This record gives sequence, C-alpha cells and structure tokens, in this order.
Amino acid sequence: MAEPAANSGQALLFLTDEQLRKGIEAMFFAYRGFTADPDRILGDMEYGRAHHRALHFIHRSPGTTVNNLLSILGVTKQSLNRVLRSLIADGLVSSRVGRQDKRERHLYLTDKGSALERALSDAQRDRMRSAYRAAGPVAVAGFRQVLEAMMDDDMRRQYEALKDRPA
Amino acid sequence: MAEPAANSGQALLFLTDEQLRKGIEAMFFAYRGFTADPDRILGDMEYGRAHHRALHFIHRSPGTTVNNLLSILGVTKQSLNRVLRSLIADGLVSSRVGRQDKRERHLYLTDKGSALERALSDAQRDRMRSAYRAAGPVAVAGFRQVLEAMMDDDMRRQYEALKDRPA
DNA sequence: CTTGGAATGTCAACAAGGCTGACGTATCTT
DNA sequence: AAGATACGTCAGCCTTGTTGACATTCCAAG
Repeated sequence: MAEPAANSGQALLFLTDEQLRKGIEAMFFAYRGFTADPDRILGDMEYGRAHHRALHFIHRSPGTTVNNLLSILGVTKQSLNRVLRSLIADGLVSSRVGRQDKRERHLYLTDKGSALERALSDAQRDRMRSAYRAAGPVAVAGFRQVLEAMMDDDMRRQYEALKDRPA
Repeated sequence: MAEPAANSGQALLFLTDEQLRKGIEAMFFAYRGFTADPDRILGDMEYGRAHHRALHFIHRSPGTTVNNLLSILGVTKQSLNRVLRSLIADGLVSSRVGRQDKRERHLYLTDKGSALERALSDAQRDRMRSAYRAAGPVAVAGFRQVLEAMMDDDMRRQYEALKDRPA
C-alpha cells in the first residue's frame, strides 16, 4: 500500500487485501466451474482432465511434437507419455515419426479423437459463453487482461504463441 | 450464434468460438500462475495444495465445522480428514468439541498455522496485486463479474456467503 | 567414419490427493 | 427407545504428478 501520494485515497481501493482475497476466492470457485462440465463427461469413461488437456492442445496445434506439448502443459514427459499412450492405444490420437528428425513424434487427432475433443470443448465453451454473455464485452476484456497479467512470463509466451494461430 | 436480429453484427463478436477458446486457454495458464507461488513454498515441506486450501478457509472462517469446510472445498470427508489429521498432528490447526452440539468439531488456526497461512497467502496476494495493478480497476471489476458468472449456483452461494463476512 | 554428447521418447516405481464403501461412536432429536 | 446427524477411520482404488533408468536417434568434433 506504499503508493506515491499522487494516488490519494479512493483510487486504490481495489488493491486492498480484502479485494485481493475476494479475487483469490473467485478464482478458486470459478475454476471448479470451469472444469466441472468436461470432468462430468470424462468421469463416465477411463479418462481424466489430463487427457482433456492433451486433446485440446493437439487439436489446437495439429502435428505438434511431444516436446512442444510438454512445455505447454508444464508436466514431465513421463506424465504426459502415460496419457498419450492410452489415447494412442484407444485410437484417439495418432503419432507419426518425424520426417526430418526421426526422434520426434508428431501428434494428430483421429476422427474419434476429434469427436471427443469437440464434445468436451463444447461443454466447456457453453459455460464460458453464458458467463461472457451475462457479463458483457467490457467485463470480458477486463477478465482477459487480469488473467494475462497473472501468468508467469513463460506461460504468457506460450499463451501468446497460441493466441493468433490459424484455428 | 442464433441471436435475435436486433443484435446485428459487431456487438456479439466477443462471443465467437475463437474468443471463447482464448478465454479458456487464459483460464488454464492463469490458474497455473495463481497456484505457482504457494506451491513452491509447500513443495519444500510435507504439505500440498490441499493443505493450503484448508488453511485458507479455516483462516477465513475461524471456528468453522468439518462439515462446513467439506461443502466449501467440495471434497469427501475422507479426503479432507487426511489433510486435517496431519495439520492437527503438526499443531497448525486445533479442533475443539462444540459447546452446544458436542458432535461438531470447530476448527481454528494455531499461531504456527496462522504463520504458514500468512506466508502462503502473502505470496498469492502479491501476484494478484501486481496483476490487479497492471490491469486497473475497471478490468478488475470485469474479471470478478466473469468469474462469478462461471460458477455453479452452489459454488456461487458458498462464495457469496464468504464474501462479506468480517475479515 | 566414428564416436560421444544431446535430444527425444518409453518403461517402472512411487507419492499426493481425489474417490467409494463399510463401520464405529458420540450426540442430538423425535 | 429409535433414528438421524456429525465425525473419524480403515481399506482399497484411480488419476496424475514425480524421479530414475534406459533405448533410440541425431549431430558435430575428431
């Protein structure tokens, strides 16, 4: 709260510990809502949230390598590998050995994988859409601004890199 | 996108699938940042994120019962009990038999528990504060609005109930 | 050309923290 | 007296994170 005297009084009330605490709790409860719908769908099958994340980012960047996916998801390669192995075994993801560099595996969704990805992201998007609609465009812009400011630099770079790629 | 013709064109661009996808990815990356600092502190000891959540809400509502905490955290009592048992054994939380209803256990932080809670929440609040400061008060209002709209009704009720309690 | 190091991916084993189910005990309520 | 409620606990399972060890492939230095 040691602000230059120029910002006297009212202007900084949104930075009080109380306001920050509310923001923290809002993140906690909202994240539960954010994951609830896909989790419900996944609960009925042998998959979990980690599978959802993998499907999402493979969908987003078809042909991505394992290493690239690793840095986006921020988990160890062993952890990702387990998820990938089951997705490949079940025919949701295909893994092709790289043409130039044969150490790399390029990942793609199969039709079956695309179908599940779509089901999951539809559910998640529906909730997001109704939240966006309820809050309105100005609020949404603020929402994105604050989230982006909350990321680590590394994550923000990952996020920006995805941001404006051709869908 | 099947909107009434009244909302023609531009006004609804913030509801496109592309915008929603960006919001989803922003939530994903931001939540990692949100938990990163406390996780780093906890990584050095025998505790995890689950312990942090328990400490947070006991701090928030001193004297809360196990059942109440259960419904806020949205986990099973077995799962919470494991966490609580270790916190009590290590002298971070104290559990007192209820005066009116002796079946209930009321939970409080000890001095030691308060110290850890403060260390964790200071770290989390610092990041939140710098994000808030960077984004500004208007953005922060929008941030909260969207998050609240993303919650399930049950969670929103929990959130509101905490919202305006005396700190 | 060969060889050693770096990058990539796989397998195995373990821990945290969710979950369900079953029970026991104390206490309240009817 | 009987049933409901609040809490604790044991046992066992699943997902998803971790480390350690190892195989394959590439590339560059000798």
